[in-house]
Amino acid sequence: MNARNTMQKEVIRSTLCSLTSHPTAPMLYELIHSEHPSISRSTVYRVLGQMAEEGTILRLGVAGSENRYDGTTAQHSHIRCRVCGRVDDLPAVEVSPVADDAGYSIESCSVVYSGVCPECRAAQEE
Amino acid sequence: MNARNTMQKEVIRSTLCSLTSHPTAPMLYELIHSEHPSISRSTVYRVLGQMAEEGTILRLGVAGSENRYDGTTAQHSHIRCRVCGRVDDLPAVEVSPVADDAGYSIESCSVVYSGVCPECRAAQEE
DNA sequence: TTCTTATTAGGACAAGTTCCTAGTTAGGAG
DNA sequence: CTCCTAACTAGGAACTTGTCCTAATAAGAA
Repeated sequence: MNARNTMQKEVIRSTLCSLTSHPTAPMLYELIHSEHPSISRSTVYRVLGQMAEEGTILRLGVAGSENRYDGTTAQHSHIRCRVCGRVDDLPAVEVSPVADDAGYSIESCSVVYSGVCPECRAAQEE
Repeated sequence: MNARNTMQKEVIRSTLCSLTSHPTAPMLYELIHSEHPSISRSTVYRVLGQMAEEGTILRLGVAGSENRYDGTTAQHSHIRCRVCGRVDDLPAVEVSPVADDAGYSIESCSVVYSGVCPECRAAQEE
């Protein structure tokens, strides 16, 4: 049950890491598929899922019905534009410990801000 | 362009507010539809979207391909079970101010924890 | 090289959500 | 109270996102 190194995995990993945006799976698939037409949709989804599972990349549940992926796993927070949906990085913030864990075993914590990005703000003010 | 008060909006709003869970749109639709068979799916989705837009209710982008809604807009955080997907409330936590806002105008901030709920933990340990 | 088995392509399928249209109705004007 | 109009709705089609299945392929150990 040893993982194998395949061309597909390498393409998916390097494509994601080359982006500073936080693409959704369909975005990433479009990009990859346009350069490597032979790579299938199911492979992109499966590999993204695997990498998120093993912690190589980050899967962001930010908002809407979209999964976004992040190639950098270092601790940081995110901000999502309420208007255009784009997601940017923000530096890590400190979160005070929770008083009550409701019986859960807490494994991770994500902080997502919501606001309006510079471009959408400029577009609104004219 | 004035909003109108309709029976449908009232049913949707009160049904959501009567729940302490954080239903997804399909869950809410099922519940509403079972009691008011004439209310259509598109109305539920449209009204939920409108209310989230105007801030009457909260739309949680937690993870997975699911939108969950929260009838209480008071400040609090959420925790989502990695295994079963259920979402519970946690008390509000303090978040240190961001050093850099990336040019955004920040409007809100949500803190979502991930972990395993008591039930799923018990199920795992047998 | 050979063999085992993880992986893949491709498409079917499923779930969640949005869009479209004809018909309905809230609520202000008369 | 009645009329009128634009906001709203029901119903379903269409679309998007994500998962599952199967036969074919290929990584990597022997």
